[in-house]
Amino acid sequence: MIKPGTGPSMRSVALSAGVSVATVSNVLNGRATVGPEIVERVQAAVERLGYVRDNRASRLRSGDSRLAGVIVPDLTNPMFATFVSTLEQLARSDGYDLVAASSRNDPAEEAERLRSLRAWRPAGLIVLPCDGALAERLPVGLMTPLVVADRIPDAALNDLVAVDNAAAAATVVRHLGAGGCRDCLVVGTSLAISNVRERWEGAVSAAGEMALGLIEVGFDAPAPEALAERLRGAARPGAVFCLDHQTTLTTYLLLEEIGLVVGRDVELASFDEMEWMRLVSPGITAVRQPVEEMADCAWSLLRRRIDGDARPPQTRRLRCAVTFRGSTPRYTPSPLRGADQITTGG
Amino acid sequence: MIKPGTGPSMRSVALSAGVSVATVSNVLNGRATVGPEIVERVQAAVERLGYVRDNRASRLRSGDSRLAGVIVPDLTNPMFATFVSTLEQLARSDGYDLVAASSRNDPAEEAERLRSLRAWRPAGLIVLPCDGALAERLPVGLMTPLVVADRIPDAALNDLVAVDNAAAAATVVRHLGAGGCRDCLVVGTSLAISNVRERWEGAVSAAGEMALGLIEVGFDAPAPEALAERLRGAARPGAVFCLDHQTTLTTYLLLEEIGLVVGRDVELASFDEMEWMRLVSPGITAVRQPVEEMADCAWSLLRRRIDGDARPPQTRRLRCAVTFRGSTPRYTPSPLRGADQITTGG
DNA sequence: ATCGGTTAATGAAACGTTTCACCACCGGCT
DNA sequence: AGCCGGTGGTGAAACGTTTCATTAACCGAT
Repeated sequence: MIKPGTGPSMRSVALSAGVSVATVSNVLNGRATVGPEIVERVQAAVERLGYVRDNRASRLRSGDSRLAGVIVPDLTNPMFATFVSTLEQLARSDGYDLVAASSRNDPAEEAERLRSLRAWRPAGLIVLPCDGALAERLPVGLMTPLVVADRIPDAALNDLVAVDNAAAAATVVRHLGAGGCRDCLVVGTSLAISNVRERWEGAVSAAGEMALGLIEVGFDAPAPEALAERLRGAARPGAVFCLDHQTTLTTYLLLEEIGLVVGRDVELASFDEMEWMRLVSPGITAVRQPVEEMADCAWSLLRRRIDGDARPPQTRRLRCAVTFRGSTPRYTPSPLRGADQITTGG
Repeated sequence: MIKPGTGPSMRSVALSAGVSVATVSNVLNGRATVGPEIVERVQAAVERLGYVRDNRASRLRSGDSRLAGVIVPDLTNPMFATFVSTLEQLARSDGYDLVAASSRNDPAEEAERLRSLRAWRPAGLIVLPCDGALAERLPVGLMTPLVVADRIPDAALNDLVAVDNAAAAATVVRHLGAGGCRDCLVVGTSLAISNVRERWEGAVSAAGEMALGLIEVGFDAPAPEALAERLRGAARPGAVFCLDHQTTLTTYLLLEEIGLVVGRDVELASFDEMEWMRLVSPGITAVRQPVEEMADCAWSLLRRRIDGDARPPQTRRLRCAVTFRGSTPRYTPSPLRGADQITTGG
């Protein structure tokens, strides 16, 4: 068991350098009022003892926390991993430590993480909520600045960063329609997720003459029977538009199992691009979300709040890019792999 | 700016409940010496004020840290993301907070992260080093238990968890050989990475009659000319064995660009499996590393150290599984997609 | 020599907890 | 009545910092 009092403290350093504790503190914090010879003595002592300041005491005494927290629904999701990674880099370059937690898509866990993060008194929090009811789970008197990202809570009283879901979904559907598709099946996890809802609404808004169907497959189901039946039946849709990458994968495997050829028997488009979508052939038409930009935006909003900005909550919508590939062949000028055309949605 | 003294403290709770600070502490820590009626009063006050204990003070006073740190080379790598995610779950279920940091494959950043983590006085650290020289970067008198995972430092004086690289690589090469392959090109980032070195050595040990070539492509190069030349030339190898997923991707795209058909013109195998490898056709034969098991193992080793185990450092090698797919067709009993055969390497 | 003014260093209080020694009380025993 | 042990509660010290008021030293000007 590592004993509590283990390791060198400022006292040891002070003793070893023959100065007072206050002076050591001044040196460590780069205050100007210390003579150069003393600075050197202190630094030598620090080096010699391998001293590292104890943040618990430091941050406790000076209310300045220099710690930020982020909660994502799932760290394994490459999109969220990229978000956290980008955020960490930004935070560090501003001198903040970042502690990341995963809610595993469980509201209860999210609330728990929120609580345990708060115990460290972070200067700010960034939350990617796992459902719309985040507001209910927020501690009553949360004094910490909070930025909500990716998914929009039902009651929004905080800064918000999200992607322009509706516009991007509309772009996809419009192009499907322009190519002559008359019947598109939209597949999403659940309309309870704001992203899914907005994407669906965006699709509807751009449907025009096209008949749009919707299937909610939930979260953990491998390939729900409802979807399989719809694809196997005679009334098979001309296109399937999946509203997140997990759903796209499920659908892709299901199509293969049924024996339908993507891009020929049925068109396929995905919201949320993954690496494999450009590797399979034909490639899958997909909406790429600007994750790094989102992290960037979230961090700068948070920084502003930490620095005392008291303006009313802001909402930022970021534009997505759509990449058309062979899975929606009728609208692809060049059906060749690697010759992707990028269209900005919105 | 959020003021230091903001928010309710134990004092406020004590005041509000009409008891002493010590009693509040006792209630919060579930000590038995408090009467039921008082417990209720305190809990009511906590609820009413929305009080959350300040970990900085709490952990400072009681030397008990209940915080663990993990440093990975790259959070965006799904393997490391899974590692962190698994670890977080384990840590939390043991009552530990986990703070994760990424070294972005940069030794300097790794050292920096190590330092800033140490400032929080974690009870233990898990490091996936970005190169073999970790030992040089470790603080001199590091009192914190440390478990090194995935990559093996040159000088190993800590608990170690890694994958049985050599055995798995040997399994792959043996099967290539058994299928009649006479000439295999091995592609890796750099032999400076212990994993890559071990995999190469494993391949060599199982080569037998087979001629083995090696190309080191480095880390950020898209598709180095040396590799392209080797594949384009007349002396093109019968198989390419890539030692990590990034390299596999590079090679896969390069092969496609050159116009070689994987599984027919050239066989392809990968160490480190990614989702897309089972989605493309033909599927890519790949070694799957037991990431969750590795995290599990690392955590239990760390827990043991935290709890005072003083036995000499242990090394744990975990077995990988190899999945043969269409990219190495000659050894695949059933060349059909979805009919993967799993062989345990080692 | 004395005085103000600046500079360099320090002592001690405070941050919000935990912990330990201590106290007040009570009921049961001789 | 006096004593004893147990129960339930508290005051105050301590954890390792930061910070502020204070002191000590020195310099140039009177």
